[in-house]
Amino acid sequence: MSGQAISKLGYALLGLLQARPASGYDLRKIFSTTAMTSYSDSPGAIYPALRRLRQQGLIRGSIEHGAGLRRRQVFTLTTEGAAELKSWITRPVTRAEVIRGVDEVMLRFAFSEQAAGREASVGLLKSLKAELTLYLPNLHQQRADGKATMPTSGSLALESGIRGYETLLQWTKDALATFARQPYASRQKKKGAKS
Amino acid sequence: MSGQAISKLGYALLGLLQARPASGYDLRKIFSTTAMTSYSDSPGAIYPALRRLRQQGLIRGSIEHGAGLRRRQVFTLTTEGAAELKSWITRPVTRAEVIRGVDEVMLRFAFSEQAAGREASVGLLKSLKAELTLYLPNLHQQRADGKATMPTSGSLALESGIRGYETLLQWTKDALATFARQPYASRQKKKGAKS
DNA sequence: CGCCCCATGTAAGACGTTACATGATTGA
DNA sequence: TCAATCATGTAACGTCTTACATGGGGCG
Repeated sequence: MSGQAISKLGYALLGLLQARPASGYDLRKIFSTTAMTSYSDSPGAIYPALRRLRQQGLIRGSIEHGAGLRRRQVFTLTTEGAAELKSWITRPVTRAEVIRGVDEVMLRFAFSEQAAGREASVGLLKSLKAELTLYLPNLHQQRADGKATMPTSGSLALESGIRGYETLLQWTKDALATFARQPYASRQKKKGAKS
Repeated sequence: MSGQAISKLGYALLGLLQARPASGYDLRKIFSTTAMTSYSDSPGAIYPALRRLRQQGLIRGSIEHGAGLRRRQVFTLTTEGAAELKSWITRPVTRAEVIRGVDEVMLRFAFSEQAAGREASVGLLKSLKAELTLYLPNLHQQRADGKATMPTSGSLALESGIRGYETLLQWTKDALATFARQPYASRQKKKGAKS
């Protein structure tokens, strides 16, 4: 399958297109107006990214002429695209990901329910929880080690990071509880339809 | 003057060199072993970055031959480098910075005390606190708006972001209290150190 | 008519990643 | 002597940023 690496922006696009077909312009507006403002809404990033995804066979574009507007290309996930998205979502959370910043993990989680089903969401949460539980003692150790040598602002900065991870760990527990509370009534259908 | 933009890695290097002179290799080790592991320790990033800083006159390198080791270039901040670092640190915190992820703000804060004095640390904290206080209601609004349309995992992801910012806001308050508790002194001296 | 919004795209440049290259010194 | 570690660097490549380009449609 597409051996090429896909950028974070690429996965964000796949995830959004999985929710509903959209044009490049629509996607830009999502990035610029919703909580996903951390992703670039610049055309110089999005249009090339869409082209790459299309060349990899992960999305398909169809040109609309409706309503006399300018040509407008609406993209949809292919079955391969859906599979790639699912594989990305269900990857276990690694230490490197946690260190680099959890935003990619959160992106995966945000799409997980619709794209890979509730079990995938729960799996991701468990994986994140496990990794955080292993990583936090490490940070506490560093705080203890550096206490003598670091200036006040330096150790406070470290403290901020620790608190952030602790909050995140608590959140994973609460989120797991949320899923446990909900009976799995609204079960997403997970098997790809034939096209 | 150095009108050129400086990357986050560049500022991280300036901040570390402000604390003590170091070689490229030393800096790589700091990135790969301490809590600053979120920055790249690859030579392909660090050596070019150091060269750019040198070309901009922000650091100066001197070659050491001591102890029969291979040539080793130790870098130091110039006065211009120190000024640039200070100007970066004392910039007010913007909304864009908060959205993009607070790691650059935390980097500024971590260096603030040594590089720009305690007043700068307090200033940064106040600026961050103000920006967070303005931004959080915005996120709460988005959560309320999206409650109906978002899947469980999506709204939980947003919830995680909100909690993260709330934790950060609480941290700024605690950090300000920490500075307020400590008697004013331009230089931080640990109680063990003699003056 | 002029201006702004929709909608798509390209071009130049900067930066980071990965992989490779080089060479000296230390220790098994 | 051979491997590992110290120490510095380059080259190819991909991606993002910024800025610019294009063109139709609605509106005052």
